[in-house]
Amino acid sequence: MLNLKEEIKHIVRNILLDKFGIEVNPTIEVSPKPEFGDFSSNLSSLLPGECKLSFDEFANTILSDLIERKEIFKKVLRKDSFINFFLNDVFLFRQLKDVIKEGKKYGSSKKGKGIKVLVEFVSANPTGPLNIVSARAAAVGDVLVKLLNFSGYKADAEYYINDAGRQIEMLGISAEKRFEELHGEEIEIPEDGYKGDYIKDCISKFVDDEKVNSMDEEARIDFFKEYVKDEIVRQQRSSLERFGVRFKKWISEKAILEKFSIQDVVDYLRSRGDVYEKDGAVWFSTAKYGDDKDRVLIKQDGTHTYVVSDASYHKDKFERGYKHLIDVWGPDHHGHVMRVKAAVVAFGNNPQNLEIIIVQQVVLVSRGKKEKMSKRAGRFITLDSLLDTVDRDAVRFFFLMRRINAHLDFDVELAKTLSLENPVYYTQYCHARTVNIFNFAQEKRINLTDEPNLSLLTEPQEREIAKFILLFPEVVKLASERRDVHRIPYYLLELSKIFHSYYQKVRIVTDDVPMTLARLFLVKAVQQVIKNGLTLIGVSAPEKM
RNA sequence: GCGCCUGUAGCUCAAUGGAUAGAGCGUCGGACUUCGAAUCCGCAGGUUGCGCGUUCGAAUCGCGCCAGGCGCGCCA
Repeated sequence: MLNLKEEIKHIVRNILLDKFGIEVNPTIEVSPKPEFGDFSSNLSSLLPGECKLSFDEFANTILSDLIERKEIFKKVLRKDSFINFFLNDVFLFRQLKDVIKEGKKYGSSKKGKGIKVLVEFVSANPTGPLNIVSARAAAVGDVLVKLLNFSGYKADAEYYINDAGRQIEMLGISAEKRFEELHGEEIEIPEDGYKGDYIKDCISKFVDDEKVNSMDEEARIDFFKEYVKDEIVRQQRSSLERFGVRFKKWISEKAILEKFSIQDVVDYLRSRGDVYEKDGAVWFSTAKYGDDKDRVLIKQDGTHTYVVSDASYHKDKFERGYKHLIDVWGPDHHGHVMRVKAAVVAFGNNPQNLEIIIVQQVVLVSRGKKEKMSKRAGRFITLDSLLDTVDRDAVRFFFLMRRINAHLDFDVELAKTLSLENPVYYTQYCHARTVNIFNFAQEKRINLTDEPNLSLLTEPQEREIAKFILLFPEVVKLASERRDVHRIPYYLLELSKIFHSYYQKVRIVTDDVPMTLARLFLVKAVQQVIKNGLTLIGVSAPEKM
């Protein structure tokens, strides 16, 4: 039994099936208050429409059966339209042994049945350093992968490099301008060029390079766009690794375009009747798949649009055996959802297997004023500079605490205080504290045993902690199913809170050895769950702070 | 104008359609001769943007407003 709520649900469902021959999916929830027991269920949600019994008779029938389950329930009461379940203490504490036995697997499940999932995230254009918007996406994507794997899926992280198209061309031109500038010329970077200083730093080593200097301008642009792009990708990768985010694969748009010829893609779509020509361009009828208008595949000038690469890329993902795709995008791309789905359908895949998660934006706030970040203008906070001032664990925790679709105001001043006031330390301290307790116990020559007398744990807080520990699998389940990464940090903070409070009130290591052993066992379980939770969100669990 | 997201305590944010909407920070007041005070205990703080509806029950679902953000390119 690893998920209490699921277990109670199972019991209630079986009773309903036995007594009334009906299938229902009971809603079981954690009771909001102690007097309502540990869990509760609403009778109205159980009562089937066709049931002939009165509400009271129905309730009493269920209750009488539940009360029989004394090995699990201490009490089962009805209060208005709620059933309140009070768990048997012996049963409750005994579950802790399974927690310890499961160890770092506690909270995991096999729900995903090994289904292959691809999570693509960040995928920022290789035209500049990663900013804090990407940092948020990186934290979220990374944790989604971890959550899915913990839940029995086989999830991989992937980064798509947009290394084809006009933006790279502009990058080359911007670099060339900087090159001229380094030679003392007056320059002006084009309106849609990249103005950040990072480009200058990147190419400064070529100022006296004979080969580069002997090239004509066009050749130099070609050289720089490749060189700078590769250099930026390298920097992005190292920033992400510094942030603790690793990708299974960095896949290049150019490679995708080589694998699937543009002509083949267009021809295939044409054969389905999804392509037409208008105004000298080739169009894809995405509107008939739900897009608000059709999209251009091949422009008047004969070059392709990103719609072609996006279509090919998603086709490729499915062809590599992934059954479910998750794309993590910024809000500025939400308008692309339907066109990519259209492509997925056109290539014979189920659009439901493409899930697009929009991580809401990070708005820069400076002295109370909102400021739009712009990579072209060179106005943004980079991930690297953030990591220079704030501990990586604190950054991750900060971004993960928010609901994915909540907007986030990022105050420049906040970054400085983040390292001091971040709630992550509250949880990490809780972990360090448990470690310290074991160190102290060891000095007193008391070591954890497998079979402590857990019936000695009679403090209300001990019961509260045990129960909360047992909720962890359900929290993981919700976080992973609903892509609610923030549930993990919130859970950890709550567990830390009740543990800190308990620690303050109750002394763990005393001369009473049996009691000490029982309490150490509880502490061990707390430590394990905190560690598992922190690991899930990619935050360290320090033994000392 | 159309589409997506958001609106909850002074601030930053939680809340599986359920019971009296909760935390943290901040303010104020307390607690270390005992396992680490990066901790704990207490006080105060609300018409969940507004209205109507669905429901036994709405912060949550639907519709209409209001406010903010982001999109609406033969750029990505």
